[in-house]
Amino acid sequence: MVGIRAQQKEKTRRQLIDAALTQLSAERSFSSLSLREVAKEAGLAPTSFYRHFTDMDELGLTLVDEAGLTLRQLMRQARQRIENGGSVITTSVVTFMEFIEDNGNIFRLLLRERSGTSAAFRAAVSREVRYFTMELCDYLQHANQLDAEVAYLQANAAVTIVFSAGSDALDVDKKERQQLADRTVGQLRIIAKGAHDFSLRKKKSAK
Amino acid sequence: MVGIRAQQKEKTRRQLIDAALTQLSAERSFSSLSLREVAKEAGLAPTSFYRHFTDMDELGLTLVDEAGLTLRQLMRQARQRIENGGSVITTSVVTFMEFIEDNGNIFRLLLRERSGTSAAFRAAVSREVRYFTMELCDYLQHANQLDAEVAYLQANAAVTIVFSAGSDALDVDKKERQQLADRTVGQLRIIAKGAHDFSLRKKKSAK
DNA sequence: AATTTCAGTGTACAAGTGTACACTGTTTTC
DNA sequence: GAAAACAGTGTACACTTGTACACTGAAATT
Repeated sequence: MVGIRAQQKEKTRRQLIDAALTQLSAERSFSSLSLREVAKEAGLAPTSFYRHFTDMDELGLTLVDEAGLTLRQLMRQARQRIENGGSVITTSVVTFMEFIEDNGNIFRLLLRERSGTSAAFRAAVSREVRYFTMELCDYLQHANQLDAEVAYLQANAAVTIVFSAGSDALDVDKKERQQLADRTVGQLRIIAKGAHDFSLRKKKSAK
Repeated sequence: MVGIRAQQKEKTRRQLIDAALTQLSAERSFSSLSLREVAKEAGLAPTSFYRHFTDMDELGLTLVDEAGLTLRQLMRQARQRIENGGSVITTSVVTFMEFIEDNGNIFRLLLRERSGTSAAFRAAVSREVRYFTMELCDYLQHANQLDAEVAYLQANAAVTIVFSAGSDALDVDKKERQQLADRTVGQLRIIAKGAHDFSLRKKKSAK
């Protein structure tokens, strides 16, 4: 049983998180948000903020976790679509581009904090990206029978390329975004082809 | 003939630029710098700042230009080293990693403003990166006789991979940086191999 | 030599920041 | 049912911010 008090507290905590997410945009980074602004948007007195987070950094790390969660949902969705048929590469890119469109501000948060001024933030983001990469690495290794090292190189490169394309996609219109998606698919194919060759060569020379 | 006055003005302008660069670090982004801080570091009264830049944004764009310049020096250096013998890929990666070590803060500036809150900044950075990519694209097309489209895909992917590795390199020690460099070389080879195959296939099917 | 230009100064102010502190009223605990 | 815990409030304070404005003195122009 959760007390009515704990329930209410969780609700206001949620309001703070949502308030921060609402205020994020192309023109507004998390680091430019003030405690007072967030509290105001959440309909709280500034000092109430402290009942939930010790400072803005703690809120920020919570947001990064939230973003990681969204990223995992994305993966699940992509996997499901692939199972229902269709090219792995194209389906993945299309799904990712949809994610960018629907969750632009969450993605922006990850991009920005990845190279931000807080070591803790950078570590948190890089943890999420690493998780993403490892999932892909496993998949490549089993589905394509790749050498473990080559699979990692490919997974890491693919994630980098896709994230970078996502970053570019944030700033362009729908038509250009399509071109971007096509370009990304082409690049992933090149990488897949190269990785396949390298893997074969490695296995041969091992004999 | 430049008057003694114009000379002095240029000198203080330079002081402002250097003051900003000095204050940039892993913990301090350009957007977190205040006009007053920069002026103070340059040994000026806050209001004197306005004699040189209308606001901090203008200073920032100047810094991005400066960073672009440094990037071009980097390219020139890499080309020179390649001419003097050695693998193209390895030499390029090693040169880039040296650049990161010597110009960490300038590189951080580019990384951060690439996904920053100012559209003008993002445009400026993406212009510099595009220039970098185009140079590489030309080189690949001529040196490796690649199909134009494939060469672009490769150049773009390579730059993305190298920049991303540079970003990671900022946060790790020398030993890990070496691993990072090795990984990057491996990825660039995979991409080169894949691009080569795709280019051949395309030329064949064109006949 | 007289006049104008202008880089740099110092003061002043309104706006916004984080947070310490004392408080209120409801929920929880005993 | 009395006492304690605690989410949320309102006031207050010391700082920092950008920039408007009136100024000074040396360089440039006439």
